[in-house]
Amino acid sequence: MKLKRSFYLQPTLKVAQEILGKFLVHRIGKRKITGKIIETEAYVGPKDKASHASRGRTARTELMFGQGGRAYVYLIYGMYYCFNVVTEKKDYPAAVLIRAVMAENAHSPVQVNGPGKLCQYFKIDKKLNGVSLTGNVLWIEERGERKRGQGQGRIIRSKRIGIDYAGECKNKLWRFYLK
DNA sequence: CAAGAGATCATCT
DNA sequence: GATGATCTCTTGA
Repeated sequence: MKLKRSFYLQPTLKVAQEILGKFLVHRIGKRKITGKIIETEAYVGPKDKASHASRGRTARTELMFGQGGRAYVYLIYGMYYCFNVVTEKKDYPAAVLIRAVMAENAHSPVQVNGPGKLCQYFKIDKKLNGVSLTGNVLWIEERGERKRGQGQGRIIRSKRIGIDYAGECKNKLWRFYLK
């Protein structure tokens, strides 16, 4: 069950929480790489100093200003890629950073910690920047494993990470993860 | 176990 | 020319 575009047009903080427990899928030819999303961070609005979009609209951040439902991939510290999901409507800069997943290719699940490792595992690179998540290469899907009550109670809120330069904004509880 | 430095480049000033 | 939405390894207590 691939998520539809309308899912990504919801408020970013809601998307960041609801996306937990869903599965990220990257198709490469016949092979599929999948993993359960267990940690996210929200980057919302032009006033969020932690967001790339806070310094205005540029060639790089243009994607964040677009309509939700696309991938925003960029290189950080010269070595690692970060994978974001663009959310909300056109002209409002917002995105959800995927920080960690449970990989299920191995027999026993392996935790993939952090955006850098995540992108290595999923073979995500610059070429996927701007790819639509409603296409057939990279998408997020839901599986029938939500029984009842759905894991809302297992979601932990926390401060965001690695953004000390963002001043006041760094104290916002915009990071979400599953226990 | 906690803390710190290095690797390395696209993007912005 | 400076710097960051990171990770891993090394150092020191």
